[in-house]
Amino acid sequence: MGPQSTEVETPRLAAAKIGSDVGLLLAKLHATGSLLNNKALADYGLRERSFSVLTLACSGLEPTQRELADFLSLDPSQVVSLVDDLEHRGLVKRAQGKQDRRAKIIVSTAEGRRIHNKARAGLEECERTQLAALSEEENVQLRALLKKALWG
Amino acid sequence: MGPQSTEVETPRLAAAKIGSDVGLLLAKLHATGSLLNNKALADYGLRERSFSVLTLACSGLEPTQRELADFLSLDPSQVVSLVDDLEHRGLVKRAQGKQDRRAKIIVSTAEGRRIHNKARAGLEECERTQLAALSEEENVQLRALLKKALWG
DNA sequence: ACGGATCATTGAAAAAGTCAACGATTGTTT
DNA sequence: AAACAATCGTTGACTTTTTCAATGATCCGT
Repeated sequence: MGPQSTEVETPRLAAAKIGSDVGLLLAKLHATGSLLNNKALADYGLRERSFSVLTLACSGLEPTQRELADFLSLDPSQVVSLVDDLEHRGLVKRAQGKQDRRAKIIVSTAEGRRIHNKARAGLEECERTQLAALSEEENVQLRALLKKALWG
Repeated sequence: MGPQSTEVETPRLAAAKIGSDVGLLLAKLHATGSLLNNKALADYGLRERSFSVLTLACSGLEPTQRELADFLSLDPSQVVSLVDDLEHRGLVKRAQGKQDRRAKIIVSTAEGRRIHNKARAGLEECERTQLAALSEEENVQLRALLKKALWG
């Protein structure tokens, strides 16, 4: 790692036409964002994905693992690993599906909710700094546009 | 990734508070977008990343591999592989850096520009359908917000 | 000219992603 | 009701991607 990398780079390549390619913009923002988010969540033993699973588990929606896989764009086997980890640490537990006994619904424990609250605060602070270049209104706009792009 | 369905799902989980988490929105849009983009680029033997490299090579900016790595958020060794592939196929070539002989600048060949033009058209069409839920104005807004978030 | 830093490159190790198969259960067809 | 195909979570194998340290060549500051 470089000694001090607090410098803000304004790469000359951003000028290229590709600087307007949505796919690249998403990839880049996602890449740098993930790095910072994972760093912020490391204090709580979480990463972006385990945090997402924990959040859904705390939501009261009682998601099944299949729903988690679909919603998070993950392979079902990846959800198994994530839930395994969270369960071993006592943050969530698997409960039998209600109308489908094959499915398992993921619910949070009290400890899970405790950790989640702390982690969420840290993550929000982190995202605020990531989007510091945007005004509050633009911040809201961005969220709205991303949501609309995803599910109309 | 998820199964092969291109169906539009409106998951009930989207209602959760996490549906407003910027990190997740970016991850999700990036995931589904990459899938479609790579599919669209496959006709030309390209993927998102090799297309990005090719685009920069065609830009006239004469980027070094280090600049490509920084701009694309990749490890330098990954750039080596990408350029190797494009070079073997005669789409780009490595030229000696002008003021720095350690660096190699990546420039496109005529064939590279030919392929790139075709691929770009296909990709733009693909991205248009991805963001079909957005109006033309919103589309422009989204690009602007992403760019501002990235480099002010 | 010397020493430390940076560039592209290599190769190895670790992590993540993909995929097919399985038992258990569900829904559907006959 | 019995047979059948489909779905859920899980496992394990396999491939791809990412990460990282080391290297020779070159640059920069002193």
